Amino acid sequence: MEAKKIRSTFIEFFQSKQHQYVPSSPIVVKNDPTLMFTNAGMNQFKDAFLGNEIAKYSRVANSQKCLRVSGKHNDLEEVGVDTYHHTMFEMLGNWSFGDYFKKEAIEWAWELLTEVYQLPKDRLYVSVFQGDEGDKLEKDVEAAELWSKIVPEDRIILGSKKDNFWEMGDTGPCGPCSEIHVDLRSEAEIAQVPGRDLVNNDHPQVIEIWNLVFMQFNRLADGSLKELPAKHVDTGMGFERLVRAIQFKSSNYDTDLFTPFLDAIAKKSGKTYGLDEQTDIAFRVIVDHIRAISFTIADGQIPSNNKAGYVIRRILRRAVRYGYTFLGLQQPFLFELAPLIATYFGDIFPEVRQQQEFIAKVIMEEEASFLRTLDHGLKMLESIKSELNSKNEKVITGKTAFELYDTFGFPLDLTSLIARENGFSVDEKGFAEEMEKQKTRSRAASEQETGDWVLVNEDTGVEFIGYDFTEAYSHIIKHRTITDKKGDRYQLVLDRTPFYAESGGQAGDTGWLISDSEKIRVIDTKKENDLIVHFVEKLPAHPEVRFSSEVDREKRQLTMNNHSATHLLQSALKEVLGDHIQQRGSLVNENLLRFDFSHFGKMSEDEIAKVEEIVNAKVRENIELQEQRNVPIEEAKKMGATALFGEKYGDFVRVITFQKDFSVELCGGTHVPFTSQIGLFKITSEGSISAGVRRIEAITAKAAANYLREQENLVKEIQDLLKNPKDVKKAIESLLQERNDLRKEIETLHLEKASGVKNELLKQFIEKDGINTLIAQVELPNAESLKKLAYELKNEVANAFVILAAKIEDKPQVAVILEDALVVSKGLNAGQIVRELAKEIQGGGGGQPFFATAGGKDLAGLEKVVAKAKEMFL
RNA sequence: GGGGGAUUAGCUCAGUUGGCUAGAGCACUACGCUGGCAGUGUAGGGGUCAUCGGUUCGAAUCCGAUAUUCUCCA
Repeated sequence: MEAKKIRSTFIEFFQSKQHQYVPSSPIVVKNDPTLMFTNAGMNQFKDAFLGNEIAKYSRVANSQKCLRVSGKHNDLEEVGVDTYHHTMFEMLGNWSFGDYFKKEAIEWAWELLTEVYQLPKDRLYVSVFQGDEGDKLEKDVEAAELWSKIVPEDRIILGSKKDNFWEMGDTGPCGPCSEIHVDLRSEAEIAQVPGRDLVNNDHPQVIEIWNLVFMQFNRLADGSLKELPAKHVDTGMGFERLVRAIQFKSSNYDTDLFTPFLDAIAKKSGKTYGLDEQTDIAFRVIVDHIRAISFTIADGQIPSNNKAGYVIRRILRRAVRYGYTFLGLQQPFLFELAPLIATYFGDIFPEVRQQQEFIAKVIMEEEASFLRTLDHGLKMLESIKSELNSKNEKVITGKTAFELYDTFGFPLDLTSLIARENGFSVDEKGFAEEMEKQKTRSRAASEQETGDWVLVNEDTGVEFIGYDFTEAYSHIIKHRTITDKKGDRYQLVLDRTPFYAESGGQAGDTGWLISDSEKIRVIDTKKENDLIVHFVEKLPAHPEVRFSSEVDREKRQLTMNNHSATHLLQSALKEVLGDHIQQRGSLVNENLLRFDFSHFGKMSEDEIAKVEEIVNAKVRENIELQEQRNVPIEEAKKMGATALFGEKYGDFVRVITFQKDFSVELCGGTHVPFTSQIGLFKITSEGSISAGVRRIEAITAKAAANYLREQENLVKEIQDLLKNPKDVKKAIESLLQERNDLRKEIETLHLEKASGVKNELLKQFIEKDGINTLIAQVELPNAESLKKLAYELKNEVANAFVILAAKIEDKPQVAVILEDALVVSKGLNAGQIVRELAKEIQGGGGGQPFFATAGGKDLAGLEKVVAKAKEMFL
């Protein structure tokens, strides 16, 4: 059975059991400070399990894109070494929210695996929670009994809390789980060691494929367990492993999920997969990583130098590194795999097909940039090698290797490899020590302590009323304190709030919380999952009373102008540049708007002007805002509403329309009632932020008017300075031309003057012992001309020895120059001489043996310098 | 958020402990030669050494701040 068919069969199977199919949520997580990437199928249902939200469907099934780059086996550096762990993988899952429980979950799982997929029953093992004394938990008898009806006893294994009890976090929903393992070894191997001995033993051929979690408890803060009123089922099956089991391969990479990619790499590199362990690892690393990279870019995460973007960059670079070192791929090659991703995953995950070209472009640029980094590092390594050679040393210190890695991004494994090839070694222990130091430093800097929420009023849920009101009466539900190096910060949650929390690029509201006795400043408002968190300057002394919450209206108003303008801008860009324009990011606050979008190439001045004009025309048209809340997502899409890749939308969305054939967007932000309120729209900059992504910054309303006035004033001031010429540009051009001409003229004059001085000086040379000596006092405009004069005298007179005492801008300076040959033959040293003479002007100096200069403080000393020099050398 | 680098000609970069008239290669201009594969010879133009401040007789070079950018860690 083909992988595609296996996936669709899973979904159809659960649909036949009344499950609702929901699409995968984005692989990149937003609005959750604790998580960067989706790492399990249940992520998008977290709120349902926590009870923050009522599940829309009681039965759900899907295939979720996941990314794991840390953990026991999924440590990035481990992926590819074995044949069954991945960075990006798909998790098939079925869920019950307070609906069916263990019986159905177990029976359906067994039915699907053995009857639909036809996996041999004698290759499957199941595990059941054995109980835990510490938690006073009994064995999961219910699950054990259900299994024993369909599976022989000797294939049921009891597991400890570590393997068979699942918890979401330190607190929250949890429960026992049952895992299904499959034995994929050959008959001969099975005859030697029974499969049940290898379950949960890290055997590469005896692997877990499905985990059924039965959530029946809630873990409280004190560590105790409480039975949940509504019980849930959460299952997760690794798709790649399932495909491998059904296709009966010894490696995930031998399934049709990966073979097309392996073939493409083989063709590109001329190497064959399956011949050599080292190149095989490189093959696996590349075909694994290209998936992770493509999917995250499709969901809007571009490689960058911090956070999630940095993770992607590291994954991409690891793939490039393996290709570079073991497959001889020294030109960008990963990007050529993007079309294959589109072919093989475009049906289930349309975003990778729609953005195929963009993904390839981003990858290619990133590859090219890393190859440049490598090149740079190779050069540095070259010079390190020659330095070691000159000192006759054979070890590259940990510090040096770490510097290469830390500062220049040159990977340790490459340093080691090249070192070995050249008969050097690397002190890897020293490297690890340096790395540890770096980690400790970072940790210390980012240490923060998040206090527990303190409940002050009954938790009745949070109501956001900011679309309709900017002030309200509110009660504080809970508050907490966050402590880090910079001190304490305070957060609180209100039962009803007009404060808009930062999201969709729109900055969070600021304002005040006012009670009879207190007035508290709200500095910022942010979302944490679906919770609206207010950041306040201090905690109220009486948090339980009623507060009047007031949003800073002017700031909100200015922000709204910019947000609505952003919508108009997006539509205008599409009109001018084409339909390929996709939002890649946006920032809207009271000062400006910033809009990042996919577009290849710089916008011309004309295009920018056109876009500005369209937006301003729409502003003048005074279009009325059409705001629709709770529109079913399908209907919104039919309306042609613009949605974002990588954004998680619920089933009901808010649609913001400014003229239904111009701008229709899914948006949670606040907007102006009529576009004329925006006043004026002005683009202030257009530039690139990464491959294929452009950024526009713009301002509106008063800020735009001020900006234009400033520009106008500037031109006026320039005109004034130039005495109001007809054509300012021409006036400046001729001014610049004139300046350049004058500059050259001055230079020539200086030269002429200097040559006059020079001619005079040439007459004053005195010959003694075959040396032509000149000792003189001169006056020159700058140090440069003194140097020049000295060199010229030396060049024009054979065996010259020149000492010049110069007055330069009212400061004394001495220059000594002599024919190179005299340094050796007569033992003369300009540096020494100039130092000796400089004593007379209270200064010091130095230089090379044949030319040296000195400066000082005592102008009157110049005559003494001349006298002293004559005494010494004549 | 923290650490470490970088910023020198249009581009890619040298520039050893402060003093080598700030250099190379490519690109550019002019002239000459030339039947290709980066054609070649000669001459030439082009630099506020990121910005601001400090130390010094003297700073591309040392110190501090700012900006931009790369990189590693969290």
